[in-house]
Amino acid sequence: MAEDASAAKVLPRERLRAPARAARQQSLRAHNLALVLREVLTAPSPVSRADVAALTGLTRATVSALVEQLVAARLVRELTPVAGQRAGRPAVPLAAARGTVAAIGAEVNVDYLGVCALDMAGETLVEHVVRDDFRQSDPVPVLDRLADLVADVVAELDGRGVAIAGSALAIPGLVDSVTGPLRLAPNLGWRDVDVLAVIARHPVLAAVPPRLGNDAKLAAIAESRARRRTGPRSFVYVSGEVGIGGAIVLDGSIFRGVHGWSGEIGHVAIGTDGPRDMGGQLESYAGQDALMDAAGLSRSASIAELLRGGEAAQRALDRAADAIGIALSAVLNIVDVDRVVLGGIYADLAARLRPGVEAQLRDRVIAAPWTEITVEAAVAGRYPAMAGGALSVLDAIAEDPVEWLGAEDEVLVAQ
Amino acid sequence: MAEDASAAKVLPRERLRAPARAARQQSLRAHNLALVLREVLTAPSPVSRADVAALTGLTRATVSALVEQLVAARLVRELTPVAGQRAGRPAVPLAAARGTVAAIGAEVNVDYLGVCALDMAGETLVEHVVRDDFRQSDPVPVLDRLADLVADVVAELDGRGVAIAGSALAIPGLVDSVTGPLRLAPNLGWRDVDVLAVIARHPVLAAVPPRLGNDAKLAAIAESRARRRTGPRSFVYVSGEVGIGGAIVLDGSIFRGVHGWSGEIGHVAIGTDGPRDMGGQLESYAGQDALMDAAGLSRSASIAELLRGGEAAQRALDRAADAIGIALSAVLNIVDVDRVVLGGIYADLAARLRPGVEAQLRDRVIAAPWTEITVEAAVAGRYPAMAGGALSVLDAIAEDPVEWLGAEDEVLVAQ
DNA sequence: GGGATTTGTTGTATGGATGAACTTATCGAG
DNA sequence: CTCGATAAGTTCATCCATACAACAAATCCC
Repeated sequence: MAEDASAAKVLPRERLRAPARAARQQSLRAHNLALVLREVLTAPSPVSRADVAALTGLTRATVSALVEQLVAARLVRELTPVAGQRAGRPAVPLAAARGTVAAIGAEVNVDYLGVCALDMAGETLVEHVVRDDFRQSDPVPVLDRLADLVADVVAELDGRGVAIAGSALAIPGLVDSVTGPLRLAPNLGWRDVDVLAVIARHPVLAAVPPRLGNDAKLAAIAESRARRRTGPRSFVYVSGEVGIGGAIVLDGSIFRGVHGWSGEIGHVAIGTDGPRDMGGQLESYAGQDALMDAAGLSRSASIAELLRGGEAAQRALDRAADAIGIALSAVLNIVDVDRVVLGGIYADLAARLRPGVEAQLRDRVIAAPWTEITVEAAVAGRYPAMAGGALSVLDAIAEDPVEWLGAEDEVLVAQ
Repeated sequence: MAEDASAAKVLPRERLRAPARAARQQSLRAHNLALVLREVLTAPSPVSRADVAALTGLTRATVSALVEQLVAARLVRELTPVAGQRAGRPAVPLAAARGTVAAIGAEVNVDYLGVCALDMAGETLVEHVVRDDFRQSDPVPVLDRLADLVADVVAELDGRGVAIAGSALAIPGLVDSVTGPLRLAPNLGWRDVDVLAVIARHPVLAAVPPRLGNDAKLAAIAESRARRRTGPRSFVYVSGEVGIGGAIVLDGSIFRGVHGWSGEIGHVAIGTDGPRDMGGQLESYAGQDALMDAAGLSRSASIAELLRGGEAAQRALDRAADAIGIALSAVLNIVDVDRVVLGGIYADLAARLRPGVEAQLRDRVIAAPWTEITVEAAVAGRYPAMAGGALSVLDAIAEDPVEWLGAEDEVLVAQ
C-alpha cells in the first residue's frame, strides 16, 4: 500500500437518517465533541480546556478527553502556553488548526469562474479566479473548465499534505437540495442541468463530489461568519447581480425552505401595474442590467459610473431603492427579521440606496415601531459565494465532527 | 397539608438556557423519553412497547423503562391487551392518556371570547365561547371577562381531577414572544398592552400564567395537527378575518422569526399604485370588512351572502383572489413552501378563490415549474386558535416530558 | 522559599443504554 | 389437550461516557 499520507480524504455522503433516532451513549459523545469544537472555533481568542469547561458546563476531565480527539483529528491545535498575568499553572491555548484540513469552494457566475480552499481557521489557502462572460453559455464546457481549476487546487492541497474535507459549488440559480440537479440559472441560460453528473466525469472530482448550493445563500454564510462577533446573527441578505438573489439567515444558519429554494427575492412582485411576465418583479427594477438600461448606460458600465450618472441614473437608483424596499418589506413582514445586508453590487451602492430602502421599510413593515430596522452593506470578501461554499463544508464538520473522525480513521486503518 | 390531589399543577416557566449546553446522561434519558412519547402520541393507532422499540431503534428493555415513567406521569395509558391474530404473547397497546392531563387554550377575537381544554389525546374536554363585538374595546374589562371564563374551566378540570399542564392565549395581533407584552392588535384597537399583568390580577390565573400567541400561528398549529397524517407537513396558513393573519409551518412546527412576528401576510404590499398608508396591502383588498365594502354589502353580511352576491361582489372576490395570490407568491418565493391552506373566512370561500389564487401563483412563483403548488381549505375545527393554543402547550410537554415529570414530582413530594 | 491559585490528569463512582437470557401468553398442529 | 413455535415484556450483567474528587504541575506573590 502506498505511503501517501496526503491523499485527499472525503466525508462520506450524507446518510439518510431514520425518521426517529434513538440517542445512545455515543450520541452524547458526538454532541459534546461538537460542542467543544464549536466553542474552540468560535471563541474570539484562543481558549484553554478549563475555559471550555466553564463555558459548556462539562468537567475539565471530559473536555480534556474530547480535546485530545480533536487534536488527533487535526481540527484543533494547541498553542504554546504563555505564562499569564494570573497566578496558577498557565493554560494551554486551543485554536482552530491551520493548514491541516480544508474545504474547497467553487463558483460559476455570470462574469467569472472561481475556486478557493479554506482551512478550519477560515484562512484562504488557495484562490483561483478566471474572468469571462458566461451569459447564455453551454454548461458542459464551462463545468469542464471549472473542473480543471478544482483539480489544480486539489493537487496543490495534496502536495501540501492538507486533508480535503469536501467541496461545494455555488451557482446563481435554483438548486434542488433534495434531488440534486440544477433547475434554473436564468442568467447563465442553464435549465435542468445535472451538474454532478457532468462533474463526475472528471476522475479527480468524482472523489470530491461537491454539494451544490445557491450562490446567494452561500454568500450569506460567508457574510454571517464575517459578522459572527458583531451583534445579532439573523438577517436578510440581498445579493444584487444581473439577477437578484437572497437568503435568510437565522441565528447564524441559512433558512433553506422545503426544496432549498427560499430567498428568491428577485421575483417578488412590486407593482401589479406593469406587465406580469418579466416586469413587475424586483429584478426588473433593480437588477444590474435593468438598472443600467434605465440609467441610459451601457450594461458593462461600472457602479462608479452609475453613481455619478445624470438625472436618468439618479431616477433609476431612486426607483431601485424603492423597489428593493418594497420587496424587503414583504420579507420582513413574512419572516420577521430586522436586519438587512446589501451584497453584490448593492454593497457598493449601499450608501446611495439606504435612505430610500429604509423609508419604504419604515412605512410598510408592521413591526417597525417596535424594533429598529437596519440596512447595511455586506462586509464579507470579494467572492463571498465561493468562500461561503467552503465554509458550509467546514460548518458541517463542526456540526458533526464524529463523521469526519470516522472518515479519517478509515483512511488511517487502510494505510 | 391539604389532601387536594386535584390541585392545578403548572409547568415551571421556561428557563432561559445557557448559550452552550453540555449533554449529560440525563439528557440522553430526556431525549429518549421524548422520543418514545412522540412515537406513542403520533402513531395512527395504539402501539406496543415492541413496536416503539422497532420504530425508534431502542431496545425493548429501554422502551419499557421509559414507558413506565410516562404511564406513571399519566401522559400515556395502557389499553387492555387484545389477543391478536398472530402467534405470540399479545401486545399491550399504548395510547395517549385521556382526561388526565390537559392544557387550556383561550382566545380573544373580534367577535368572541373563548376558552377550551384539551387532553393529551387532543380531545376537547371543555369549551366555552361567548360572542360579542370587541372592536376598539378596552383591554382590561375584556380580559377580566376572559379570566372569569378561564377560572370556570380551571375549576371544572380541578373537579374532575385533571392536571393542568399550562395555558395559552391567542390574540389577533403582534405578540412579542421575547419580552412578553402585546404590541398591536389593530382590530381590537389594542396597543402595547401588558396582557399578562392584567391577567395576573386574578389569583386563579396567576397560577396558570398563559403563554401569549398570535392567533393565526396558533390556528396553524391546530391545522398542522389535523393534517398530521395527510401528506407533507410544511405549508403556509392564511387566516382571513377582519384582519389577515398568517403562519408558516415547516415540518410540523411554526416558524416564528426573531420576535415571533412572522407571517404578517396581511401587510404585504400588493400594488404601489394605491395610497400607501392603509391601501396597497393585502388586507385592504381581501380583509373581511374590505371585501364586504367592495361588494356593496353590510359588514355584518354572511359569507354565503357574499358568495351569491351580484356583479360587485363577484368583482370583489376576483380582486381578493388576485391579491391573495400575489401576496402568497411573495411568501412562496421567499420561504419556499408549496402548499397553501386557507383558513378563517377563506376556508368557506376556498372553492371560489382557489382558481384566481392558483393562477397568480403559477404565474409568479419562480419554482412553480418544478413543484406542484396546492391551495386547500383549512380542515381544523371551528375555533382553531383556541385549540392550537392548547396544543402548543401539549406539544411543549411532548418536546420535553422531563420538565413535566419534574413539575409533577414536586407536587407529589409536597403532598 | 512557601502558600495560594489555577490548569490539566488520574482514578473511582454513577446513570443510562445494550444484549442475552428468561418469563409470560398466545397460536396452531397433531 | 398437549407441545412446539412465536412474540411481548422483564431481569440482569456489561459497557460507556460523564461526574466527582483527589492529585500533580506550573505559575504568582509575599
